[in-house]
Amino acid sequence: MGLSDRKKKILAAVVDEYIRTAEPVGSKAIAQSGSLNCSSATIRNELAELVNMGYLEQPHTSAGRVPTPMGYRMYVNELMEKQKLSLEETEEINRRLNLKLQELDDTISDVGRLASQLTDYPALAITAQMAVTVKRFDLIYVDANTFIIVLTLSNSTARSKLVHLPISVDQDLVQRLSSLFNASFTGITQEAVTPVLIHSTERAADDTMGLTAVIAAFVLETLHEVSTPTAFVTGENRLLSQPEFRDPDKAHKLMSYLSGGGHIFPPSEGMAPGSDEVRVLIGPENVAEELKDSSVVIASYDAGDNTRGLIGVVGPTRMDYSTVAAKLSFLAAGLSRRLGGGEAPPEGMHNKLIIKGDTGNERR
Amino acid sequence: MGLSDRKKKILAAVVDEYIRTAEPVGSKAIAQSGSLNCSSATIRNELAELVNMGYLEQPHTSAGRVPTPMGYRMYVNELMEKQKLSLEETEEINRRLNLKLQELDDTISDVGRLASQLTDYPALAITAQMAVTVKRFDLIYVDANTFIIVLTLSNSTARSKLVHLPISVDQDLVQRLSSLFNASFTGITQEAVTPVLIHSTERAADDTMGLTAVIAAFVLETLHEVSTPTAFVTGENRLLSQPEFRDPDKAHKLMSYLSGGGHIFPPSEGMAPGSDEVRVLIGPENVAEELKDSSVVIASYDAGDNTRGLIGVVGPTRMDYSTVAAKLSFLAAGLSRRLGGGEAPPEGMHNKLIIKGDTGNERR
DNA sequence: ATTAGCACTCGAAAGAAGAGAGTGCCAGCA
DNA sequence: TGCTGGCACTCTCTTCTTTCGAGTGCTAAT
Repeated sequence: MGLSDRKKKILAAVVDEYIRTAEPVGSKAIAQSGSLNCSSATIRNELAELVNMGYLEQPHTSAGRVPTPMGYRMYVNELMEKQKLSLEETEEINRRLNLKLQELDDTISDVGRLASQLTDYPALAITAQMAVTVKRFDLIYVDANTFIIVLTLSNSTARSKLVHLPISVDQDLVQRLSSLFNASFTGITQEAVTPVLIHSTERAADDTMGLTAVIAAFVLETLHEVSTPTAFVTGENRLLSQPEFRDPDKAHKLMSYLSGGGHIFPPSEGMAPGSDEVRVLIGPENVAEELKDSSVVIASYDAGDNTRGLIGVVGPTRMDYSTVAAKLSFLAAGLSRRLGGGEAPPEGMHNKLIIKGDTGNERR
Repeated sequence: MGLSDRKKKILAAVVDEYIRTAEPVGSKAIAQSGSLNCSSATIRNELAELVNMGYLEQPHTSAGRVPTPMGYRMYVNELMEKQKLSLEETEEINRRLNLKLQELDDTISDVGRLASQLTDYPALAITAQMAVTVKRFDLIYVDANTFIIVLTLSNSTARSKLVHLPISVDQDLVQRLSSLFNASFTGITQEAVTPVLIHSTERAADDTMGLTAVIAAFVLETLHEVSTPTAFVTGENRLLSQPEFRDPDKAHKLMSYLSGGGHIFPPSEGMAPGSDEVRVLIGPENVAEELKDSSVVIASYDAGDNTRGLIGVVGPTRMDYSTVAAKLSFLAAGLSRRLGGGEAPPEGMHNKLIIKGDTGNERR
């Protein structure tokens, strides 16, 4: 059942005002805020109905109205006017985007930082990796007790590990293992690294010292680590400037949840490919208990290498959805433009780079 | 002028108790807390004198006493008993240290996280790099509009950058530049990259397209970035569990200062080489305005590659100095043992690794 | 249907009173 | 001289009460 036009206007006014002031808004305030040509009494009646319908609620009998999650949902879906960013804002974002991307090719946590600064809410950035495989395998013999495993991954990064052994191994074995792993562990996903495969490799290499197991463990560990999307949270402290988090306990709870890199996003029901989609999760719509009275706004972008990145912002349900959505959307679009595209440049670059030997040059 | 033995005992008792409870401590509490065989009246007299001498202060006339920064200083320097960690605690630290260091060779931010978890205070981790130079120089030609700069640095990491040009360059020029840079830009520090040097290289390479400048800029930028110690802050949210930060504004101020990776440590008057030294900065002893009523405990460790790392913890002046110092000291020692030493293994590893081509495998 | 008016409700802010913790000081005792 | 018990005093913190006012719901009039 639809809302009357006037109810919509009133609801929008309540949400707008509440977002602005964080105080329950009364009938008088709405009546005066123009755009409605009727008295506060009329508005009171409408408000009462909106409360009945579940879009608003009253903290107590003689207070103004506050939007319910359902009210916010209606606001986000139909009511709010899509905010246009000012020229200055878009320029600012582009400028910083260029800056960031120049110095650190693809470091997702910096994208988060940027989002947080732009919106003044805590932000999270995660890259939802596709299934990653090992593309190339190197074992570097250092000395009798030391060798290095280098994995070049399908997502155009490399991982390495120094292995220190209590016993001596000869260079031959290392060489053998290197070829064998290169032959049978490349191109396969985490799940395909089975005990059977490991065991057969071990026998083929004539490895009596358990090196195979060590290497395989590293492969598994790495694949797991890389395919598990990890979230970077930045700007948690910005929560503290929100009135709803003046209670340190509340703030603390949410902040430590965030710091834990909590599983904020809904069981990644893959965001639509179009990078301008912005998703809003309001209060109880969040799965995590800790987020039940916060809201999350997420945008998705094409991060190249067949990877989509997610970038989001967390705040109180009384969040400035319209501005935040606009900013995130613009940011995501900018990122897609710069990082993604699947054309030659980034792809080619990384390949070359790997072939030549070097990759990731940042620290975590 | 020294403090009488009894005064010392009393001061220690006040600090201990205040650290424990965060409440001003009264004469009665001290009298009862054993170890002093005198009445509260006597203690009151002593307390009054300690206030006069500047070691203690009273929030108001009829409240207990609270240590001043000077009082804490005395406590830290002479009074506090060096805490011994329990076997469990040391084992816990070692266990996690092993765990961490296994997966991520030398990632300093994780060390910070560990410190924060152990102490339950926000922690910072920085590596104070020695002067870094470029050890080796590669230019990789990708296509006419694209090449990659790869710098292998003296601190055993590599940095790379993809350069996209609006104009076409031929492979020869890239090759020429590669050799030239390799010849004249290696082994020199940031300061030695002068305009003169850049200009002469440009002429030598017969570069009319400004590539030299681009590359040189990247060298400078990278050297700068690497030699500038950057701080990683973790666990800011733990501040919120401290009673002194129940005021959101206070908390917010400090937290955003910390998040800014603030220049927390004193103008690195290089910590003593011995890795068990732990330095304590109490309240106003800190240079940063924002830290004037917080304390910082820092330990230094040998991070290998001629690098010393600093690891520190921030908290209210009412900080559990003794436990924190013990934990940090133990942690730093453990890190030194594992990372440092200057012996073959780690050093050798990194060299080999670079020669073979790969390095840093983490993201920031 | 809309509006003006009015009595009513309920939270927040302001004020008042009481309790309690801790002090300073004095007088007596070793 | 140094320590102790005692006592009056101070000052904050808590609790209770009161007041104030914003905002409501309802009713009667337009």
